[in-house]
Amino acid sequence: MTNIRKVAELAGVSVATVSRALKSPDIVSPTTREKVLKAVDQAGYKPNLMAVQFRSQRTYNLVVLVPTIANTFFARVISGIQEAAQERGYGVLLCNTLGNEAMETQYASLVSTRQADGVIQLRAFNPFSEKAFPDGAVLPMINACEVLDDAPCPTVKLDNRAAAREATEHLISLGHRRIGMIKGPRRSPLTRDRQQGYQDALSAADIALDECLLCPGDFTPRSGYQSAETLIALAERPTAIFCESDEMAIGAISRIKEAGLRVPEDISVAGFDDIAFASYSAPPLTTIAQPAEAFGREAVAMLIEVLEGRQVDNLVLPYTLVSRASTATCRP
Amino acid sequence: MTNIRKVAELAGVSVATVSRALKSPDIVSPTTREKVLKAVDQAGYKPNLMAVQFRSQRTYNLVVLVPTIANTFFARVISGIQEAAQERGYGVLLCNTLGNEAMETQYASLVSTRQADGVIQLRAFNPFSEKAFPDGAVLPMINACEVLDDAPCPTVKLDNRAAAREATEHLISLGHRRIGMIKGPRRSPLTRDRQQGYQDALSAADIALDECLLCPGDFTPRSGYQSAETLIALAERPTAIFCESDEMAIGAISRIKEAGLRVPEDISVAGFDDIAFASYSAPPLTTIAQPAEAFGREAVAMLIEVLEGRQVDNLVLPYTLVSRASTATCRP
DNA sequence: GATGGTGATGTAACCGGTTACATTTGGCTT
DNA sequence: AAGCCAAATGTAACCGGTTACATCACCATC
Repeated sequence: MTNIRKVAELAGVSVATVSRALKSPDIVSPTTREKVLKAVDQAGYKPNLMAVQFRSQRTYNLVVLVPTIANTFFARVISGIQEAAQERGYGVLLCNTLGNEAMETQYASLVSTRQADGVIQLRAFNPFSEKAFPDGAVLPMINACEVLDDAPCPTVKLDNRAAAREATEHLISLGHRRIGMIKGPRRSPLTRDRQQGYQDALSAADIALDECLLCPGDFTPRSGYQSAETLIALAERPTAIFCESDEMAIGAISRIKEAGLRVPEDISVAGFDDIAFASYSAPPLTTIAQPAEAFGREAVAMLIEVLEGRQVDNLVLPYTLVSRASTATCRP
Repeated sequence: MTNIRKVAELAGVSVATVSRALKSPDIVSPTTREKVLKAVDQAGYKPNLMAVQFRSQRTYNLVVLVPTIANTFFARVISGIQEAAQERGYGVLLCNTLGNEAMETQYASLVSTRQADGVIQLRAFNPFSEKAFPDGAVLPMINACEVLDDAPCPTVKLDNRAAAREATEHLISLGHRRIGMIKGPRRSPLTRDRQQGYQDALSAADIALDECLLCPGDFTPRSGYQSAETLIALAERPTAIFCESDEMAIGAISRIKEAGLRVPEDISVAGFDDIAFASYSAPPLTTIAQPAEAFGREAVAMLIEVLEGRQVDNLVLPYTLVSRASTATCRP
């Protein structure tokens, strides 16, 4: 293996000079620089970055804690993270946690064992553990997408309450008054905020909340399918359903059609996220578009700010209501 | 920052003893071990893994080169990789290459600069560059899913030709004789093999190949949508379409319905991959199921074998034809 | 009692860069 | 010619573990 000492020998200079010729070319004489570069080329020298990292105590790796990559929305966020990290010379250590808190804590400790410099957490959980940082050091972290109320770190999120309200108002404006909702995981702040927005819209339109219309879900198509089954079996069937994710909306539509009902003629369906398939579902999905890649890019930018010791402010990204064919005027 | 020397001081032993007490507890006396563990606990000592890695010249990181995480199939493969790597104490450095060869080569060089131990490449391209390994060293790599014919490394793949043949035979057995095909990227061996399988089935059934029925695609829903447009506009319209990915099949179905045609009554559609949405599309998709997670798991297992200097054989994983509602008997 | 062996522990080199500090060189001023 | 300063380069410590080798204590054997 070629190392800096071999190059130094080859060029007839000291290792320090080689290091300087490569890192700060302006402080060595042109002649020496030339000699060194020739030797580097001849030896096929590549600096051992493990040594560089070890010396500088920076890994230039970021840990990303993601509940499931299989979720299309998160896949887009990760694309954004990867792109931004790469541009800034950072690597991305991917950790699929399946929402397992022990695993999240374990992965976060990659930072305390110096395998990574910081963490981007895409779920509302603080993976900090006193055992990992007994000296009370703070875990450099950004919480994105699904955000803790009392996050111990900077956050990037959407105004989920306002977005859900807008989606629900869209359905109300089409004449719907009996609107089902398929929710996200029970303890997620996302679920709570979106349900709040749903209720805000109902209140504003003087529609009483009917608990029967609130169904559980976990963002997967399967859960959307199952909850739609419950909703269409109700004595007084809803004329519209607002789903907290597109994946659940697609599952719901599948079940509605299986029951011989039509979307949107019999039941309108709205989703959340605007994943790639939203445009290609049958019918194309009305949904709230989230800037998924931007979440990733911003989280990386913020984390690097934190790593470099600067202050950063929380960020709220914009959403858009995208109206497609899965919602239509209520025809009772 | 606590390091091994602090712990040694605290325990009143040498650094070597601390190291041994932690790594090979059986070669230090029970009394000393006790003392060391107490000191470790008291100091909140966590070994600096950068130092360990630097010393051992192993990073315990694997690079994964993936064309797009946004592709649901790859997301599943990555889940498998992540899970298997984690179990074996390896981290996963994710690289979204967008099929850019320069980027793939650059990321593969993470190995030559010692930021990772090996590479899992999910695309048919050899990212080896002489510049990265001037001494002629071999890049520890596994090529999975989309595999080079002359791969310079072990491979894990599907028998794509046989799978495509089986899918096409399924359509033929339903009475279809005019079967369109929406292909993958032009230069991919996947595309070539699947087209071969398609032609094998046609030949066996004495159906002449009609070049008009072969349409380009790139595995995205959008390309499926566009190519379906071409196919349904043909003077002699196909009664069935075989798509080389589920994502394209979903795009194709969307376009077919937009044209006022029904699936499968007017046109049967079959896909490839069996992504999660395949069961929830309208109608549910007939497709070839690939063991996506297994690709990831096997690739990791093989790469670690290679890293540990053992020989490994190429692997071919099994597929299954899953028959759902998007294909039906041909009714001309 | 001397010798040898074994188990436990200490000492210090080592991995491959970076960089503070020391040294050398050369040009310029007085 | 002596003195001084700046630029260029060399020397060696350092990051934090691991481990080959040295050392030491202790016991068994002859």
